Amino acid sequence: MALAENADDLQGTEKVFSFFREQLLAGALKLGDRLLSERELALSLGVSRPVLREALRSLAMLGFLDIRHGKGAYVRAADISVLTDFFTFSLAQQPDILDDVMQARIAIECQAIRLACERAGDSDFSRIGSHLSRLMETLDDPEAGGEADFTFHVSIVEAGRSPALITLYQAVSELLRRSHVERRQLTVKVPGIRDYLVDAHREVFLSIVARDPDAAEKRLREHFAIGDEFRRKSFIAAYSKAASQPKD
Amino acid sequence: MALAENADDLQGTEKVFSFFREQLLAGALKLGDRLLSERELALSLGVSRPVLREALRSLAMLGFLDIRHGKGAYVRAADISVLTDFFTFSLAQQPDILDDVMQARIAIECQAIRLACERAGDSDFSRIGSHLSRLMETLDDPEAGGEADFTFHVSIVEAGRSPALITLYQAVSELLRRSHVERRQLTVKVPGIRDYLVDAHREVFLSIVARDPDAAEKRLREHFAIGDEFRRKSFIAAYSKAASQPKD
DNA sequence: CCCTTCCAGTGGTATGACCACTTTCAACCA
DNA sequence: TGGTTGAAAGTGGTCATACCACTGGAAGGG
Repeated sequence: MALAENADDLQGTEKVFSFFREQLLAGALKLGDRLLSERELALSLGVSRPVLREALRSLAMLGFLDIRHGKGAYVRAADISVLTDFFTFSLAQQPDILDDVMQARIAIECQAIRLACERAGDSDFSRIGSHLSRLMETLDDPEAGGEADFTFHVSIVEAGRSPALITLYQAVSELLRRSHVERRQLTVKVPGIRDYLVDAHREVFLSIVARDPDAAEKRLREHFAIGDEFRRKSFIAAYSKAASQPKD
Repeated sequence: MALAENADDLQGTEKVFSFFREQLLAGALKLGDRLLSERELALSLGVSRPVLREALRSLAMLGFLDIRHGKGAYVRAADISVLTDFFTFSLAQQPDILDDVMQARIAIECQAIRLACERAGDSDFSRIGSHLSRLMETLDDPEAGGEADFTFHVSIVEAGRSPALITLYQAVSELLRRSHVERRQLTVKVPGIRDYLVDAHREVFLSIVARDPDAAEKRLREHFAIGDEFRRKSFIAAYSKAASQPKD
């Protein structure tokens, strides 16, 4: 009979996916394990080899399999680089999602900084500190400055020592890195921006060192809010200038 | 000659991917556009249909294509829902990460509840409220109670109206749903738990209605912390009882 | 005019064959 | 005896062809 051939009444591709989900959750497949050959797997799952290959390819694209020609397919720890590819594509399609991704960034950082206040060690402090120094040295260079700003925030998230938060942060980081630089280019000419940047970041840093979660989160939120404010001001300035000097 | 057949000297699958990357970034393929049929595409790209299908499947899994049986493949705006698949597989690989995922949950909810205070409308209020009522009705049933607890928190996140946060929450929620029920089963017998659950959730709800972000986040964090506390107590109780009454 | 039926086009699956790469090991030569 | 070589087996990579299942519209009948 055509139905209930193996165990699932699922058809085709979905059968393969559910098989892997089960195997992984049950622990039958561990990291580094080698899968059966495509021919054996297709036979045992009751699907054709092309169908099986479509599923394996998809899993490989998500980063869960490492398929090597002539050797076989191996279970791999999913790596985040897929997600950065994904976000890059999606940004090309709808640039307006960046604002919303910012909400995710704020969420992650605010929780991570609380954890950092509890968990960070001296090595974390010195790492964050060095990025802060770097940030102060590059105030006049939008590109290097944006990069330093970005790595400063990354080091805070890392100091939280939560794999889940770090993973999520990395997933959106490719977008954030670019936006850091763009923002710097926008706001570099706003009066008082240099002093503000130094003070804001230093206060955030000091709150972590003081191991005061409430203060740290509060400072960080203020930092984000004021950053928004500066960006609005720079837009206003740009448009005002455009009105009096229509061409560049 | 075998090489330089079309334009790229790439072979097979990679040729298909690079083709789509170019088409998408160049704007030749817009949202909602219908792709050529698999047979035509395969012919025009100089690859076989199975190979083309592997690539299309992978793109569909990443959310960039919507393939419909009998109709064709359409270019789709990739939403962030791929993250759900990603995290499902991801955590299947390392089940011990579940405690850490809780940090992600806290991060998302605390930011979402702040947004909810600004953005939520009457419909959101009534939805959250109804889930709160449901929660109060199911205090004695660990399963239904855990489910109600879960949906209450979901409705808060939805009220924040941030697609990125909602998606991330969905991604980790499949794990959390199970843990909600398990926790209820653990803590259902702890003295005072019923009153606490009602009060804590009601206060969180009222803070949202009052549109007070700081209070709402504070209550929510307390809720999480006290939940931890209750769980610890129940463990202590269970082990103490086990010492005096070794069986069951 | 509406409903039914059929058909062409599409994705979904299956089969079998062949190619390219990797590893192994046995045969061969020094 | 020891080292080198190359043949064979097993793997993923690709291809061609055929057929099935679903969709939608056109042609036919009521």
